[in-house]
Amino acid sequence: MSVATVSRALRGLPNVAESTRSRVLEVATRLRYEPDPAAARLAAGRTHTVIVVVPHLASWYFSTVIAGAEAVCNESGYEFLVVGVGNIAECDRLLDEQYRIERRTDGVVLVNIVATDAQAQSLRERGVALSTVGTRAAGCPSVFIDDVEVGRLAAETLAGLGHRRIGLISGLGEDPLNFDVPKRRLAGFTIGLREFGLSLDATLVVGGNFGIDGGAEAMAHLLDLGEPPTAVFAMSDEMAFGALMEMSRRGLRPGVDVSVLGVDDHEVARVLSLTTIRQHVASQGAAAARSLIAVMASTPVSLEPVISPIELVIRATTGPPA
Amino acid sequence: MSVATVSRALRGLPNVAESTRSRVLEVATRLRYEPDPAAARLAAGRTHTVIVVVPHLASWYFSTVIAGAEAVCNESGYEFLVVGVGNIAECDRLLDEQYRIERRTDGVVLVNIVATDAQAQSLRERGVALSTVGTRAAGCPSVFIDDVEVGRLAAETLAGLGHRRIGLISGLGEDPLNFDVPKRRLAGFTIGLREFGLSLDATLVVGGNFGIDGGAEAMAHLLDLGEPPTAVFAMSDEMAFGALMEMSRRGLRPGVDVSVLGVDDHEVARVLSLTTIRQHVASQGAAAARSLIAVMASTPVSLEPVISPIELVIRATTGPPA
DNA sequence: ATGAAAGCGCTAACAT
DNA sequence: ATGTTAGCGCTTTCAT
Repeated sequence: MSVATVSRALRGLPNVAESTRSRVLEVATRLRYEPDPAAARLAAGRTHTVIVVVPHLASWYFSTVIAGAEAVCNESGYEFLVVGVGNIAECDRLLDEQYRIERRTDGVVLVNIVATDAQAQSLRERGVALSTVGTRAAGCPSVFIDDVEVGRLAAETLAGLGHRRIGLISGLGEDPLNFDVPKRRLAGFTIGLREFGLSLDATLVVGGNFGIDGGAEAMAHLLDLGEPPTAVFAMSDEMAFGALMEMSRRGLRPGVDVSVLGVDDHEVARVLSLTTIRQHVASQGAAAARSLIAVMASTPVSLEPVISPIELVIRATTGPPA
Repeated sequence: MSVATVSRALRGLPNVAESTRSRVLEVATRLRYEPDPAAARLAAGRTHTVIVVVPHLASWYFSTVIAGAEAVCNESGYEFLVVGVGNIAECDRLLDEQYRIERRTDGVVLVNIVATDAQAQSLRERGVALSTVGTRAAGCPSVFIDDVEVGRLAAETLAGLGHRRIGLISGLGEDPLNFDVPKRRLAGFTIGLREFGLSLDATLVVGGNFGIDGGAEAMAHLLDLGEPPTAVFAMSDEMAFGALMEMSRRGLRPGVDVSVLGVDDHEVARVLSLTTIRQHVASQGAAAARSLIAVMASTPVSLEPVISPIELVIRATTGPPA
């Protein structure tokens, strides 16, 4: 039997007699044979590899997206490469110097990373499939939440409780990476305020960098204001955690002295009884991976963005103003 | 100029004239040339890839180890593959069916995964370097903390505050994966108790599965006891979070009604004012990656395990018994 | 349905 | 110090 037949049999191609295929499969199992991936990709030009690009590897949001995507890739037999781009320079380097990745991967999942149309198109031209989580990019499947609605719902929730001075801990910080999300949540927040006849008070908007410390510092700033807010919307649970930490440092009671509302439903949110706007992070990662695999397999895929649902989870850190 | 010279120049091999090398480098940059990794690994037999194996991708501990290792690998130009093995069956499959990974990677980092001597040796024979975090494996570099000391320090801390009935939320659960760490911490805990003339009360030992829910359930069980403990040592911060959640559900005050002590110094620990035994997780991941890279480069590496330091961080969830 | 053979783009051994 | 050449182990035409 020739190598070609074996190759065909193993890969499930047509034009192989069933009897031949089963014989090949049987022997392959017995011999523990498995094709050399490097040789396969050299000959076929496909790497069977997915690269996931995230801004920070250790944060809850990103590691959860990764977990969702990894499960799908592993199951589908794709190798799963992770790249962390700490800052926007690294990120642009990755997206611009595509000759460095085009031979390493068949597809890229961008998580909360903004790619220009040119970058997205250039990837496509080089035969690299693309899929995004948290942002959208030209001509590729994407999954994200309605961030405008997140902001609006936050404002509605807090203003609905009677709050009039509502602080905002935004993600805008030094790091301009993934600056899109905060912008959209801010826009929605403003809309939500308007529904209650309120308008955004720029002095109550503080950058928080999406981390615990950033949230704490932002909260400290807000509480030091002459007229501090009675409620605070943090654009992520981790920043909300920081806000809560700062409050406990000052002996303030969440939901009583100051209300705090987060976004994500981080697994620790319920420990802190944090009221939050839940999103389903792992399933977004999984969805992105599935879309990507479909694109790589040339299966028709909807380029309509998938809007992942959000839901308000009311716990104990929100209440009417004192 | 021949391809061989170019190859040598690009890879920094000796026997290339400086003038030649710089000319090659200049042209390569201009042409954005970069060697095809698949062809290189097919010809040279080296993949320039590292695989990190973790039991759960989304938990804080593992994603932090991953972040530490990824930074080192990326910097050293190694591709960074992540594999999650949800249960012991998958894990054994990975370690036993090595023919499936030997052509995909030059090295494996095992994070809190126990490999038998046979598995470790077999990997080495197949030319796959090995390095471990959290456990040790035969004949390869490893980094971990002194888990016996962790247990002992925990007992000392709580008994030293005057506690006599000390509960233990262990990691032993349904999942027998990484069963080594809980065992060692338990041993140390017993030793520590003995230093205070106490002995381990088996009714106060509950399995917690290393997650928040597991910790909460374990705490519920302990608090429902006829004589509940006045202090609880949780073998991870995440389980301690669960314990705190259960306490707050019952209106119990941490550090006053019941003391809680964790392990890790998870980034959220300070938000909850959790007293904990800190370990440096990212640096362990980085150290393991560095050792692995050294082994792959045939640099002499110490096989003496690196004992990563731990330190008690006293916050507010511990205090003398009521 | 199967086989033969030509590469894929490198690296490494050998020759110069 | 540089060039020549034989593969690495597959996939894929093309022929049968």
